Amino acid sequence: MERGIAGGGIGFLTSGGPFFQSRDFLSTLKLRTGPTAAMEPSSVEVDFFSDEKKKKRSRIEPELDLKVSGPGIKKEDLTINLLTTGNTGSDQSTVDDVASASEEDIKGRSELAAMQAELARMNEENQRLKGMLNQVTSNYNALHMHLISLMQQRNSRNTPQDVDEKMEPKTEAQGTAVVPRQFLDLGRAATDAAEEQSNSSTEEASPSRTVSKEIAPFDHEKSNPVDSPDPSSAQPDSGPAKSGEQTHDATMRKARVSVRARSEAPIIADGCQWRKYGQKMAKGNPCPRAYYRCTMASGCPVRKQVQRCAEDRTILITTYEGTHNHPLPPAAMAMASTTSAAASMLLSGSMSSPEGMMNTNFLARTILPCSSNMATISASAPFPTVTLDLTQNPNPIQFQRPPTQFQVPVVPQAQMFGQPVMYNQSKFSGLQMSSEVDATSVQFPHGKPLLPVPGAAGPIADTVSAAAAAITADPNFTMALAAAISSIIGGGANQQNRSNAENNNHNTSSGNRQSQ
DNA sequence: CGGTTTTGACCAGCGC
DNA sequence: GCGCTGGTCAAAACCG
Repeated sequence: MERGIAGGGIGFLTSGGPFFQSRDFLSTLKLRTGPTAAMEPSSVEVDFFSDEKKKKRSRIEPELDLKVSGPGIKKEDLTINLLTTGNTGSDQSTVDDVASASEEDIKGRSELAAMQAELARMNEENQRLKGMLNQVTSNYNALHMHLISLMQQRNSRNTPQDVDEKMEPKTEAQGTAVVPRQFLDLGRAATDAAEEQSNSSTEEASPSRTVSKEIAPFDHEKSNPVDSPDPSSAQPDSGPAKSGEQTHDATMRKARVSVRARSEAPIIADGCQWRKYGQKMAKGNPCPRAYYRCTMASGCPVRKQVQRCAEDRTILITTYEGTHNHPLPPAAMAMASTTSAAASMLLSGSMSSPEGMMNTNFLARTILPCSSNMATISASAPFPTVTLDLTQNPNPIQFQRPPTQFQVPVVPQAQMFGQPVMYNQSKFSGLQMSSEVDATSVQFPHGKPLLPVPGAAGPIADTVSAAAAAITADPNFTMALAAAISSIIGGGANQQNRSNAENNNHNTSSGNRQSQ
């Protein structure tokens, strides 16, 4: 995991299967959990930055613990032992030697027994953790299968008799799938969106959209009239009643993720290629707003707006919208996952009501109760927006917000993992101390360099380094990690489904919008 | 020459 | 209906 932390974040959110990642993580957890450490997360020491360190620990630590704190074994014993064995020049009788040797042997055996006991205990602990992981895995799989079966069920439910036949089980399934979804789909919105979109290409009229759209806000925009100049291609067979509902939903769920960061550069480099397609003077801001669209693939629906803050022009506000429909480089995937995760958190609750917003608020606080106030969710129309404020310290004084917004702590690791690049001069405010750090290596509080980052040269490395530093600069990092697990659980499917989406979006998106 | 940026025009939504 | 604003388009200019 030298990629580690960079990796830690990027990998969690964007690459690999979720359970592979989480197993990795949990095994790390176990390895770093001392024999006396309780299992509560707050006391678990986590180091997923370095495999090397982890391996060392796994090899050495139990030994140390056994010798020092193992039952029946004391340091004095060891000392006596050493002195005894070292007394080879003594002129004691052979009987004494034999007695000494047997005493040593006894002690050695007791030590061995203690070590074995400790080993057994750790194995037991390991098994327990495996069990927990398996349970989580199976729960997730069950829910995922529920969701898929629900979607398939609804896809095939075009005839009324099907509705009657399946209504009851469907409702039952919803009860199990929809409710927990709020806690599981963190980071999966884009995934499910992609999945949904691929399905929707053949089942636009399916009522399932009302359900799946709750989890899949982003990619629907691609097929929405908003982004598609040709509504007929976007909504080929939508009925009148449905179109009204969809328009409402599209408006309510056109989520955006806004990133505030200090940067002297005109834009933040997030690993993607962007093409500027417009610039406007926005009301109330002397600085123009620039419009960019992703050009890494033709037909990619992702856009971003870049504007300097009117109050503080060193602050660059970048607003992302949409989900990429093509493979991304790691740094770009980081941002994509970040925005997806943030947006999915934003949208994981029902966004059509204040209660929904409060649910989101609750969710955020539940996941990360002690996170810093770096994110806000704007309930103001027209689009729900998550604002990730990277201009503040980890525990900042609350940034001033319009009264229409209320503060919600959101998964900071997601922000940080994905946060790119303050190009050159820029940096995270919480990390400004890291500006003098070598771009390819960031020193963490425990003094361990956690990079180099793949492709470390250049702004991406800066980004990841800064992000990584930001992560560890947060005293609540461990708690953030807990939130990361949530992302992991959904993130792998994200990856998997994203690739599905890539295949499907090449069909849908390219038709939706004629790239200029 | 192909891709990107610039910039004025155009369009849609919204409030009055 | 009108004006304002945000967002997009597209031709021209620019750049490597």
